[in-house]
Amino acid sequence: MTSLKRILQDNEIAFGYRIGYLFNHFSVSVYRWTTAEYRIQRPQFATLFCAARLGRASATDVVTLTGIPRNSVSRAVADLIENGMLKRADDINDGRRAILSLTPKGRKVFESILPRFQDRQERMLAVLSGAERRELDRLLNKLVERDDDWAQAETT
Amino acid sequence: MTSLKRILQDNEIAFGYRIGYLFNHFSVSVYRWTTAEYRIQRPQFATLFCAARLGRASATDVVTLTGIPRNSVSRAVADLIENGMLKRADDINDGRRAILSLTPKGRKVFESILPRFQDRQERMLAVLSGAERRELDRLLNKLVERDDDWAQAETT
DNA sequence: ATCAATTTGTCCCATATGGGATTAGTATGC
DNA sequence: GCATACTAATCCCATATGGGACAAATTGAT
Repeated sequence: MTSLKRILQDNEIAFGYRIGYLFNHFSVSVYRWTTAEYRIQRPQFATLFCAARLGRASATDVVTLTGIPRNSVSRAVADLIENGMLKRADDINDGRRAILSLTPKGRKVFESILPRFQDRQERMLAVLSGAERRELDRLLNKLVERDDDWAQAETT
Repeated sequence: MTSLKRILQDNEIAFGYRIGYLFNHFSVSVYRWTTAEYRIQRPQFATLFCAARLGRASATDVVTLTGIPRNSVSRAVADLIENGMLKRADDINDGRRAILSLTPKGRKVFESILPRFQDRQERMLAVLSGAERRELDRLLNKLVERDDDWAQAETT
């Protein structure tokens, strides 16, 4: 099987392929667990994550920060509110926006899920040295944190 | 908005987060196009891709090489065969396995889709120098091509 | 001030997805 | 040579997904 992977080592869309591979193998097992345990999947977790890190986020923030469709985020927000993990407040400056933040329960759930992701990430990165991780971190950051419109071009 | 991303620059699951971000922004727009044009989505494209690069692949190969669930691959195979893009042959050594390969039509479709992926990848990587790309290539390859059971641990 | 264009978020609905059971074929143990 | 465990692929079905249309609020142009 390793030999099969070797065939794909060098291909026209190696980056795209590897990112898909890593993403699937990284996330599938974790989301299987979060779903079974908390009925929380990627859109929900992404929302909790953004709300936790940003303090107050809008649905659109989550969309932009993750690439998950507006649709799914909207449903995730409704779902999390219904389950008492998220609360919504009106934005005084913009009546269209809803400001989202974690409830204590939401924070608790988020904090009990996070270690699973950290653990999985740690195992994924186990084959890299410290220097390699820092370099990968730098490169991926450069791809995400950029000024051109690469990511915007795709939004519906 | 850039400032929002900056908040997420350093977080507990930065790798997992960035991979998800890049994967979504890389693939969503391309698959939207392939779906509209050819009714081909990720499982289908992954199957075409593996068959094209491997020459002859089994469904399980596709699963292992991409991390896409068995289920979805099985459906994609049936779908592609029905649409005349893939052909299946029995494995003489193992009656359970089906050996998959592209039909001329499948190859044609694959080759007309591939440039879109290349183009999208090129744009994604545009912010990196040649040396940085090579380094990223090396690091991602190291994560995918490894001897431990990181990826296996997740399979159902 | 008015109206068109844009933005935020939601809803509907056809379709995709993945867990779990199932079938069929193969390998292993005794 | 037969039972038991495993593996490849498929099927069923409840649920998730995302496109497109939409309502409500805001912005911008004249």
